[in-house]
Amino acid sequence: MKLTQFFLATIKEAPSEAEVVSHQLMMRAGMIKKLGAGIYTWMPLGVRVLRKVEQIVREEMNAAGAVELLMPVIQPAELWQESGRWDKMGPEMMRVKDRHDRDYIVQPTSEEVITDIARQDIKSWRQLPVNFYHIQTKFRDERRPRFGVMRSREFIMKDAYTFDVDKASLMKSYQGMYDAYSKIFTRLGLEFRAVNADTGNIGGFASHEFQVLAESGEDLIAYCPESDYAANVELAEGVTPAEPRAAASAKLELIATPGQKTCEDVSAFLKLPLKKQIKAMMYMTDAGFVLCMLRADHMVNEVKLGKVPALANYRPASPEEIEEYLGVEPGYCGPVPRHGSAHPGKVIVVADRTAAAMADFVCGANESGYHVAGANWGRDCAEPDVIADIRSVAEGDASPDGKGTLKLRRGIEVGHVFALGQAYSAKLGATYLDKDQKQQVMEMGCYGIGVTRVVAAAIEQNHDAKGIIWTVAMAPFSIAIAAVGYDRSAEVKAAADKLHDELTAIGIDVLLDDRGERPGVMFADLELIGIPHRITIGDRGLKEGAVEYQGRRDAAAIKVPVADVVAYARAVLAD
RNA sequence: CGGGGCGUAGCGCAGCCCGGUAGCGCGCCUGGUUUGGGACCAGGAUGUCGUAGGUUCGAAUCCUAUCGCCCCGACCA
Repeated sequence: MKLTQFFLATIKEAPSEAEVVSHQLMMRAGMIKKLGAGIYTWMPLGVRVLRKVEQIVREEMNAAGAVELLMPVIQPAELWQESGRWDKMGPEMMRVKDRHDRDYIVQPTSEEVITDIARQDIKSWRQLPVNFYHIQTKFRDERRPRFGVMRSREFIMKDAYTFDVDKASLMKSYQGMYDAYSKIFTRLGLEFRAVNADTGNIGGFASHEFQVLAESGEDLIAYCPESDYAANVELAEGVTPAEPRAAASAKLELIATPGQKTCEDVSAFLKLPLKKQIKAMMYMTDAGFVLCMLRADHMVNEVKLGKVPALANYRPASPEEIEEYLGVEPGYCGPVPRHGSAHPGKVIVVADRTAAAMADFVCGANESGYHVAGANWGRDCAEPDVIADIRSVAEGDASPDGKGTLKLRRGIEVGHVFALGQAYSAKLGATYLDKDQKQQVMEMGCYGIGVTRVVAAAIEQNHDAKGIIWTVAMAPFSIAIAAVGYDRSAEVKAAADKLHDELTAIGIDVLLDDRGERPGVMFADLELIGIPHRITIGDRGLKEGAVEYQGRRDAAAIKVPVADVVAYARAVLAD
């Protein structure tokens, strides 16, 4: 491809609305163009990258035994009413009407349609298992689209759906997709982790997210460098401390802490580490007023709270309710009873596993302006009513698999595999006849890759001050030729054209910068758009029969004899 | 949806307080000089000042409404 025949529109300054590097660089490189909030046009350069990603996804899906089909973007409401998601989905699902005033949706995903296909066309156990996938436009009316194509409303997703005879077979299909995803992200050259994920309210029984590690990620994942343990922080287990609770050694004392409301205040005021303190979080739940106790440096995990029976349907308690149940204002609350309560004995104490194992701790005294020190469970207050894992794990915590300590990294979720079970197949009646001629409900799995998001995630992970750095697998062009003086030197033009034709002939995606621009302009553009390899041809080098090669990450160029350059290019691309 | 902010040339911004009929940088066009790390000189084009009302002799500027966009918050590829 010659640059003058292509369409390249780079800009020096990124639009001010672009917050994250991937968005800024995609805009600057002219890969995407915004049409509306969370809606983008993929410009020619961007489409080339998108197609490379799609191709790798397609190859690996096919290799894993999945078959491609293509389901409509616009789907009739009836199917979604049948599955119950017409009501469940809420405003995130885009609804439209046709000329007959009939309801349709713009697909956010395709479980309904694929299950409808399965129930129509699959009748026998002999047809199972089967794995369908498509690469199709999705629309989710996000409450807050942001970060360019990282969280856009319209995006492209590869979604696959498996149908199996039973759970054991489903788990094989699931594992097959898990392995395929690992291959895909490895081929794309991404640093990623497959992490255990929350199965949420759909009620599936296995789920992993594929997270690309990047500082700008919206997810937090915990992993263990000494083992293969990795989980989303919303799920990662905070284990019970190995050391049992120490015996009480200190005397309970009341300490005046006027105006010291936060744990940090108290910690500084008493010159005591946060780890010696317990903090209180108050909630109203179906069971009544709940006082949650955590070590002061730990963070409550709201996903975990929701799973504790005593905290069913919890909401933060109001200051009035706290006053009513504990007889004190927020900031001085604790498990040690002191002042009168309008509901004596009606406070349910839920302690985190770590907090429950502490002795001689500091906490609120349930009296305004006072804390207590040397407090102990069972001596100064009752043992907790419930001990549960209610905090988010922190860096340095013991790994739940007992093989070391956890580290935390931010991640961008680019893929998700989910063993669904019969949630959709039962609702829509996707059944088959087994060997004993009995009707059975199919077991389903669903598997997604955010194709457009993968592009942004790759940039988040691979860029420098000059711009994007693509791997050859994703690059819009594998190699660029910067022809210095293309417009005025017949020798340069001839050499550059010849190299361009030769590389093209052996199937290499080459971009020849034939604009006749000054070298600085060419280099800056080619670096910004991230072409992994560059060959510079100029009069200066040609005089000694050489061109220059420079990798996108290399600090300097090296000379290559003109005669060897095709072989050289082939060699660097093979690495 | 709740809270904050912004809409002026393709992009980045100034002008608004204190009304007087729109400007800067980049980019773009023409000509010339340049040509190995985003060149220089000269000339030039481009604006419903988000939209609609209102106040006023006069509105980018003040008032009202409306639309759009961005940022911070209860979950998705």
